[in-house]
Amino acid sequence: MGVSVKEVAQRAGVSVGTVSNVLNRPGSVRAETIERVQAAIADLGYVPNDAARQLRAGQSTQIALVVLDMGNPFFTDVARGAEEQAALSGHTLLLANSDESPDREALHLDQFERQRVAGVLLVPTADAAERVDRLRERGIPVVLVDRGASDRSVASVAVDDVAGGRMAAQHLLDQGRRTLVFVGGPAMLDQVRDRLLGAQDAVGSVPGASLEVVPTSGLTLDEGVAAGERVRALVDVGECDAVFTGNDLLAIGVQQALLSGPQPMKIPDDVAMVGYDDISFAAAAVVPITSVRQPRADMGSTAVELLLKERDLAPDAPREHVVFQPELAVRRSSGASA
Amino acid sequence: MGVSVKEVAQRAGVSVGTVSNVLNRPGSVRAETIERVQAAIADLGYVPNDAARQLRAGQSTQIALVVLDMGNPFFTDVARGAEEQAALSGHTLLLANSDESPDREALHLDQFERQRVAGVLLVPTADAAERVDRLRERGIPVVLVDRGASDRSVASVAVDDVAGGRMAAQHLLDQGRRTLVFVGGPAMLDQVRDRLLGAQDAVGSVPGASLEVVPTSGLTLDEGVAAGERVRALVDVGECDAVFTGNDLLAIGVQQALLSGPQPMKIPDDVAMVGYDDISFAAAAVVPITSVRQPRADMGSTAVELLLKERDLAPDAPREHVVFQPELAVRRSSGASA
DNA sequence: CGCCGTTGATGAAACGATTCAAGCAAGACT
DNA sequence: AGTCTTGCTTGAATCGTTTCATCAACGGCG
Repeated sequence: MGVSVKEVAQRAGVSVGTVSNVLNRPGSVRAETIERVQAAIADLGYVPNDAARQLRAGQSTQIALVVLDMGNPFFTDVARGAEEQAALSGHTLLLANSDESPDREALHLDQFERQRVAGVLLVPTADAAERVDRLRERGIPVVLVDRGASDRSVASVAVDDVAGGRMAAQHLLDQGRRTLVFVGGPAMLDQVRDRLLGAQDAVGSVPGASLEVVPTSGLTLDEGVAAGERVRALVDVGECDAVFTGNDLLAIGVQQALLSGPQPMKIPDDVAMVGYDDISFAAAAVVPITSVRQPRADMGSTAVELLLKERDLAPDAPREHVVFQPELAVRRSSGASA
Repeated sequence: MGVSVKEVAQRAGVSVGTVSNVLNRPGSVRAETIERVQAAIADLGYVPNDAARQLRAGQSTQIALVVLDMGNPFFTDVARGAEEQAALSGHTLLLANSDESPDREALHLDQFERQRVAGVLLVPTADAAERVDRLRERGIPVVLVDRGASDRSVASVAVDDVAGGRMAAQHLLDQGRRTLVFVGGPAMLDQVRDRLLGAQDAVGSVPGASLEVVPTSGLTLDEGVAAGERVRALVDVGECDAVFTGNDLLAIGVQQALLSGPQPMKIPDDVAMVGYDDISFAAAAVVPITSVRQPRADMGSTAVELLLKERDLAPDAPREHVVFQPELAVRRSSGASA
């Protein structure tokens, strides 16, 4: 049904090998022949069949990226960075969404294994270690993104969340705040834990400062609104003058809860805020939110770079672990003098 | 390097044909043989090679979805619906992002053509008609999503945006508002045009009601904030008591502009608002935003259904065009009692 | 006993590209 | 003139799977 090299070759009066050469090694073909072949290709509307090419090559040119939540701007930005970097080396990005479900993650990884992808960038769910090992045994390189860097045998790209948490809390302390509240959860998430750890570290080194935790069951807008009500109560009784949230979605939710109702709070006067991720919604909030920024696109592109390096690395060679340092985007919500 | 059927066959003491039968037609293989083959597969860790399977089959089992903006929750929800539906028939969803660029779109479509995907769901950029025809000539079915339904020869899934616009404006008129403002743009977008058309229709049939347009150059948060300033000016001089925006990102931006500054407006008292898309951020805004809801996931799954039907349809047979009716999610911003 | 139908297994052909050893023609060199 | 290069081109082998015509074995039946 489809047009194949054979027909192109026939039409151009050359052999199939020559057609292939025109496509892949034009340097070794006479100019006049190239033209003739190109003409035949155009006439017949020939489109190479990737499956055949891939079968022969033993590997596809696709790089897979599995994220936890496609709706989160953080991941879409990582994907953007990865896609651009992949394109530079002629690779294509395959995007998949695990929705935080290990089952869906496994489904996708199996699929990628069958497809013989060139590599997998994985933002792993709770325990993906087993599956990762399997992929690597099969010769498919893996780079962990944003999480699970605890396994030193797998290359990874991450952000120093402890530093980020410390940075956020320190900033609030610098503004003279002393009764801090951390909003976030679930505690099993590495990110949440690390950010909280960093914040506790900063608070611990300032006498008289305290840090209370308002746990949430997820990093979503709705959870933020719910948590906001509890924060409001704490502020009312003088037990909170600053909030640090596990991510920006939570921060936006908290802010909306604080600004709503009959007695809206004053931000940052009554309570200062710092979020995490620096998504565009944070900057455009009613009171623009100070946030810890992660180099999202850089993470994506670096992950791809590591992946490509991985290919000519001995299986037991040490892996690279790139850790980016976050930075603080200061805005009105934290009450810092510009 | 990889384990192939041949090795599995050898290990199990059967022929390659039998291994294939175990995998694809277990009914025609003796139970004992199946067991033996399964054991060999497990022992060797055999994973089928999709490229080979695909080469033989002449077509992949992947369905591609090209969206305009991965960051927009609207599209990610469509993708989610499509993915689920695709999985039901053993297909896999391939997600691509054109970022509104015809070039990127073309790049992706070319790639899909080489991959011989089972079909393409396309949210087309300005003019993709040519490319769509090409794909269909090559035997790759296409379903247009959310746009471009004007070409009746291609199956499509869309929402009645005119009805949506009318619905939004009518709702504001029902609340007694008379000086409406439409915020949105660019006018070349079908969606924007249709929503405005519907609003004009509703306003036109109420004597004494007016509709002014505040154009924007995109449907983004930032554009919304900018437009919000202009809306504020109109409200101040009594030329606006209600706003209808082209989508929710704009609505959120407008609301933030109106609520910020030294003299925050009262919503809905000073000015009522209705948005479009009903993204989760709309419900969680400081003043929850009334919005026109589109059945996003349904659009995705229906698009896949149409695509699969497409395969056994004559090239010149009439195509299906599913048009969903939007509905209004009423919240505080529009000042409706309820 | 010979024939037949059924059940299960076989193995070669085909899918469409790439690769590579080998061939060929035309100059260049001795 | 004969030998070597150089520059193109060839065509068969190969990748891993599925398909399908063919075959072997076996039990039932006349």
